[in-house]
Amino acid sequence: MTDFLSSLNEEQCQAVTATEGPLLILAGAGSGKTRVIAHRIAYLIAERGVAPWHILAVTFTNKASQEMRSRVDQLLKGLELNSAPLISTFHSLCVRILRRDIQALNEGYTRSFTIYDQDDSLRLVKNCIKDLGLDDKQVGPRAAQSAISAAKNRGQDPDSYAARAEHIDEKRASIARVFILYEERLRNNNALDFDDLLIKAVRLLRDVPEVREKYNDRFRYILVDEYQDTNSLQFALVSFLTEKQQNICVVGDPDQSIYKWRGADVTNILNFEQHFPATKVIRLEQNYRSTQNILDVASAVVKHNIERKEKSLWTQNPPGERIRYYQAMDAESEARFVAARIEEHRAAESDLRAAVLYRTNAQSRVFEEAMRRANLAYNIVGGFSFYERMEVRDIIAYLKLALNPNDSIALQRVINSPPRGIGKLTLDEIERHAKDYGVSYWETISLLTAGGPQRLSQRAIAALKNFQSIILHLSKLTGPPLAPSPLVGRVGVGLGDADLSPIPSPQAERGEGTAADPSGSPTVREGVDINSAPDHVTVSDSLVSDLVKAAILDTGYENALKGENTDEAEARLENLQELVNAAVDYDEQGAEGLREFIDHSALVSDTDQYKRDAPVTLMTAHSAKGLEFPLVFIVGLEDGLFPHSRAAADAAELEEERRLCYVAMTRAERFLYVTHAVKRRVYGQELASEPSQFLNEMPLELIEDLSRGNSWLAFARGSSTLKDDGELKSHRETKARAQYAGKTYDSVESIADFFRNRAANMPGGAPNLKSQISSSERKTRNSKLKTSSSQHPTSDTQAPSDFPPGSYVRHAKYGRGLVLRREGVGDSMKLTVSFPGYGQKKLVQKYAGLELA
DNA sequence: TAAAGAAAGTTTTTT
DNA sequence: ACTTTCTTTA
Repeated sequence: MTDFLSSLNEEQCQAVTATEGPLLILAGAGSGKTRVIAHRIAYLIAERGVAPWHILAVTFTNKASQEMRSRVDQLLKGLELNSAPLISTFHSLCVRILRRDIQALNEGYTRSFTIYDQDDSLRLVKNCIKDLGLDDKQVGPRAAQSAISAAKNRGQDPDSYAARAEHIDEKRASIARVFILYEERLRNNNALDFDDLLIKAVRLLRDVPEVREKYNDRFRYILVDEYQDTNSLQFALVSFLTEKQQNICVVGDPDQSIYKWRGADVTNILNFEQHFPATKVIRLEQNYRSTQNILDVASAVVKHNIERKEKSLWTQNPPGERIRYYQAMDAESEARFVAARIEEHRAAESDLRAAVLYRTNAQSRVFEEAMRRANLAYNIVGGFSFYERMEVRDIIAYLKLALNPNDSIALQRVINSPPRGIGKLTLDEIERHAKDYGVSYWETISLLTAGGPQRLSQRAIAALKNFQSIILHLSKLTGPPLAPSPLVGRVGVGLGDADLSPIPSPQAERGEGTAADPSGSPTVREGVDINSAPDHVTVSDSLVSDLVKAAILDTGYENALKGENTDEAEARLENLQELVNAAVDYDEQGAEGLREFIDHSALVSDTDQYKRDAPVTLMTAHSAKGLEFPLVFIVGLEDGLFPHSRAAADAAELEEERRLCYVAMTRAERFLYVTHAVKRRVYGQELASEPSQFLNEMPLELIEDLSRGNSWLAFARGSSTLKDDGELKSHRETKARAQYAGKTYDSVESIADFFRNRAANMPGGAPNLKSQISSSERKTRNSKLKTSSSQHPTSDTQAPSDFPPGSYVRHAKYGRGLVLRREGVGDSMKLTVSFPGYGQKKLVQKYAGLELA
């Protein structure tokens, strides 16, 4: 009955059937990795008789776990099962574990902890900076937050960070102080940030043998997707979970490691065999996704990485079309080109799915507009997610408050939204008292309204009482009793029997809804553990949707919006309606309760809500990992954008950018377009931009040029065939071109042309690597550019010691380069020069020893 | 206190 | 360019 294996190739088969012991699957792009994991899970259940709930599959994104879940359901269709495998992200797995067992950690946390997402955590950091009396210009909340997060991920606690920080500089010492206060407040608020979810779960497994034992017994087969992107905490988590059984299967591709900046450690996959001695290694090297040409171009690019294990990815697919290239005038015309092309493709094949991949979210806007204008239904991934909308977060904050009024972060968020007469003065007064008494804002408010010593107006008192009654009303609905003060909570409750009950899988929790699921997913009838709610973790009888409605109506939120009578308010109301809909869906799935709904809203990211069959999907290259599309556009392939300028300084980071480019290209099944613009607006300023070095690393013969007029590509082709033009010498040899790490020659030429047409020198402006074009000069450039690319300057002779932008200079080490901009005067005059092969350099003219060339 | 106007920071990628 | 945050004014 099961021909799970018949559709798999030899290696895939091995990967599915090698069920016992550690297994490392090195799976190249498009080699059927997800299929293998799904089949493996199904095989374990159907062929090896493993109880589904002994299986754990971990992914990074909810999107990936949804995908996995639906594939597994598909394979197991028709089987009568009484549990389901747990397919979860790292973060929600940790939430699950912690919601059950965090009290065993004895750190004062209770099972009703709240999760602070990025935004909450940033607020808290801001508060800490303010309360420490630090100058937030010097410390910078964002920088502090990311420093703290990085430290936490390195496994440092505030003390060890502080110990190190004391001796470095004042700024770090300040951050250390913020860190200490931040951690203290998290604890006092019974709150965990994203990092804590992993940290506490790891600590729990490490320090409490009974808990570790329990989960080892529960999860007998563990699978980890995208293993190349795990960080040290995730590695620790997996190691502890599989300590006993060692049935650990990880899947990954070092070439697709793109999250080093977030602490991912590619040595986790490279050294897997050392960590798990009996490891079996299987390589999946046949690509089923892309055409030969696409694969060739992508491979050619990633081959430029030095730090890389060579591997052979091959395909039996036909060569397909060449990949297509377009040089646009600016971002708008780039977007217009993409939209027009998508229309053409879809005219020929109406159900062709397209993806537009960019490096930064900021680029999405123009594409969004172009799609709208072209009447193409598009789907945007990233940017502001639904749950990040102000009004949605406000309502969630009300609900959080209802569950735990001591959550001061949530309280601050909504105490005066909608406006109810609680202004800055009143808030300051609350803050002052809260600090004096060392209690939460909520408790402070109770003291103040009960007539404690204060200097608030009657009006303010009345406003506070009003707010109080709103929250009390809401918490009555969400279910009694109010949360105990975190620190007085039931610390040290042992592991009761309830804790040993299995963790319900997502399906089990959504429940019995699955039984009625028309898609026929496996029937799940696992005791949704009733006895797991000694706390008020999941107490309420009310429907989540009713609670959400109450939070919108009874707080006056809806009325305030209705009163505004603006389009914006209208849109917000619609979003709130969406939130109610989401809650209704949730209720229908038989979900567990408000707490989980709120957790979900914190952990779900926008990346997860992409609709698989949208005609056009707009997203970052990062978000595209794991997806595939027949038609793919990689846009903004410009130096400083992709690769991003922040990565340019560091060779390792540049290689990560290149892998990112590889990931983006290998999303394409049949058609791949690469585009760049000659100029684009950044921070509201027009900047000239040069083609990405990654374009230069693609085999030119596999590229078709669709640009109008003279493009960089036309020039690059020309330059590789021209024989004896001295100016082009360095570009004659293909090899030299292939290893070319810096600017492209001809675009520099075109910029030279532009500069030569300038009357005056650039005034020193923002320190940007790119050259600046003022709007008055833009027209000159536009009209010039058409003719400029193929011309060869013989640069105007200048006074020997003067190097105006547009002139060529020779440098002892870097050779010949083009002066892009000049700033400063006299001895401090600095030049930004573009050297082929070395990129852009900033030189102090006096010391650089330049000569005109 | 709230609304309107001015200044400053923002954009790398995300659970 | 755009959004957030601070400052001014009614």
